[in-house]
Amino acid sequence: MNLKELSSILGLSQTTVSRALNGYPEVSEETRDRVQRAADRHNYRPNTRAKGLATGRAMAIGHVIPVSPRIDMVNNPIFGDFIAGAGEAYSKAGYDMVLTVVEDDREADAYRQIKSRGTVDGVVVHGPRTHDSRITLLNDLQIPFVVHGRSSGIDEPYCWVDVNNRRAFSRATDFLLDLGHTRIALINGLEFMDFAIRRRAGYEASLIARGLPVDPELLRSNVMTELYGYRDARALLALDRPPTAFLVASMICAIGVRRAIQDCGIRLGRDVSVVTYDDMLSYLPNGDDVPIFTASRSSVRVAGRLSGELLLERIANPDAPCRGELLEAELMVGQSTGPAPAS
Amino acid sequence: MNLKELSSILGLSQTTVSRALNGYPEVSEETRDRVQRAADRHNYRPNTRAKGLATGRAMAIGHVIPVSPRIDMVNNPIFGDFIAGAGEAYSKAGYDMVLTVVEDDREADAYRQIKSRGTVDGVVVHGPRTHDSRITLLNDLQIPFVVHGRSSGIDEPYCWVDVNNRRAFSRATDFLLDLGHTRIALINGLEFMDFAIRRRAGYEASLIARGLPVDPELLRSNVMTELYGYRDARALLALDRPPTAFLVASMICAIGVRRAIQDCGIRLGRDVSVVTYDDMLSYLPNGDDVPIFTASRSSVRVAGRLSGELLLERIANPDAPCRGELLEAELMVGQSTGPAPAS
DNA sequence: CGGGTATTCCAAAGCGCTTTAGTTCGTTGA
DNA sequence: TCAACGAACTAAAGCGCTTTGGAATACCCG
Repeated sequence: MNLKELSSILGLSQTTVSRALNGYPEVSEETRDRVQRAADRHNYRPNTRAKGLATGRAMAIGHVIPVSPRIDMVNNPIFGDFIAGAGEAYSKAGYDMVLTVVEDDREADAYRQIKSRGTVDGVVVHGPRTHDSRITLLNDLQIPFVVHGRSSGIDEPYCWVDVNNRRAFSRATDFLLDLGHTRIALINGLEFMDFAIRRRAGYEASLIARGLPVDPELLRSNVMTELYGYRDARALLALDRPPTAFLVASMICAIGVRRAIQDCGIRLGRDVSVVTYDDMLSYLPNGDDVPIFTASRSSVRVAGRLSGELLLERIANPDAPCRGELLEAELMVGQSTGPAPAS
Repeated sequence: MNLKELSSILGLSQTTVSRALNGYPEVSEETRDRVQRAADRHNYRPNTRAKGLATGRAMAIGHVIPVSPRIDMVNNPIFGDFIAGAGEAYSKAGYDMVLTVVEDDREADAYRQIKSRGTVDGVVVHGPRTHDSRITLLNDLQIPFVVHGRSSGIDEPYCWVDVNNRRAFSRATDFLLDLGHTRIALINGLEFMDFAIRRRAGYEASLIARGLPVDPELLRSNVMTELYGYRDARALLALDRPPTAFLVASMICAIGVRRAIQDCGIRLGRDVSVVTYDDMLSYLPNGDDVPIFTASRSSVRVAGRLSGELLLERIANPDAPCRGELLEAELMVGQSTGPAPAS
């Protein structure tokens, strides 16, 4: 069923039918009703491609997902929840979501293609690094975009949605310091990722504010898998002066840390404390009433929704100044922390 | 840069330029070269929508992701890896991937929309249940599709890619029985999901084959989160006659089971054995050389790639008979299993 | 009653591509 | 020498929609 057929059934021109369905005023309410009912009855929906061709808008948002051995965004456990949040925003506004999985060295080319092929009206940038070249590229290409996170070292304006990682980790560090811990390890994500840099900065700032040294021995940076959480924690616990507390980059990682602690025969929350970051993944809830881990938490799904909404707003209004949205993580005290053991 | 501009630069007709770029024989090799070079130089890429309109093909594959409080596919931790695999197949063939996040009671409508709006050439169906109505619907709508999994109780033919869940769980049960376990708990996924049914069938078949009863007390069925893994295991361990072994539906779930076991003060692999199912998620590797958990494993990423390839094949050749692809999981013995303790 | 003004509708152009149905021209065979 | 043919190219229709620039009708006012 297409517009031509529908309008001939109704005995109206395509113009009128199109206008009736798109809410233009040049058509009587009576006709509009009649058209609307006929459209429903015949299950008519305008062809996306034709509509896009005619309007110049794709009604779709792109997410370019770089994959590589080095860093694999789609493998990131937060991806599903972020997409769910963004998808919510899109479907409410009648937009589709287009994913492009691409080798990470061809990511720039993917954005150029997007521009020239016109498949989407805007893109969301995932996993920004410091000095992220994608931001400059997208600004040059004039593709509307929103970054999930920020990129230190980029001066030009851009829209973003981010968690206050620095403050979250500074707060968490303060919390552990207040419990009397002085040797606090940081099991961080890869430190070319912007969020990891900010987290480390927050951690260091809190230590320095109390006149404590930043011991490089206690800093680890790795992909955030269970396995690396385990390994890093094992290595840290084997030190001559092991840490009494851990600051961990993600729940998955923290699970590895927990395993390491148990393998060492010591007890979580008593012998050693752990504060983690919790993205509130739906399949990995941090306990129900009482959190298992003490954690800074902020819903990545909400971040996805906000990113989607911000991007749609930007597309509708490309000349408005760039906006950023800073979410605050909330510190939930759970069972994985306690006072520093007397040494 | 569009076809019209490019052809006027070249002093050729749009027809010739289009044919040159699409490899048609009615154009001399010399001209083809000239056109190709000009296209490269001017960074020309045909507009997807226009091409789609003209050819009737969207060059895109759809994934409809139902979300609801009840069951949330996108929340499923395997989603990211599956998508990565499928995306690989698509990008190799020049296809885009379109995700539609939709309330699960409007899923049927989403498929109808896909059909009438013509946004994609085919779809992948996620998380099939028994007697899944989507299969009939998609066959009726004549949308090419591939199911990730199967649906018991559906007679009509359809394409699918699935793991032999029944055999995987039967093998795992046999393995535990061989170790002398007789009280084996099954912590299963939700049993309206087809894969969960098959897993249970495999488990039951192995018990019955050795003349052992299926004790309903030992059967749990829930969403596969860490939390429910924990709860179910706690409840099972608190029974008068607790199980000596657990068969668990996923790594995430098994992590909860491990926590429960540790909370009870008993030791995994000695006092109690666990065999899990491992989708080989990239952020949750099951150890490196020695697996942490004994597990039936099969890569969901590979399943994604195969699903994508099968669907593209079907689109290219819609009249070929439907094919199914059955993957076998492999049993990796890790540290979480041992002989049944003498009782 | 004529002219201006809404109101409601329509014909046709145009979006950027593919593809059908030619056209042109040089070559070949009888 | 001329018809037939193939190679290489082109003009134009068409994909399904939106939107511009009218046209037709009804309405109001002086």
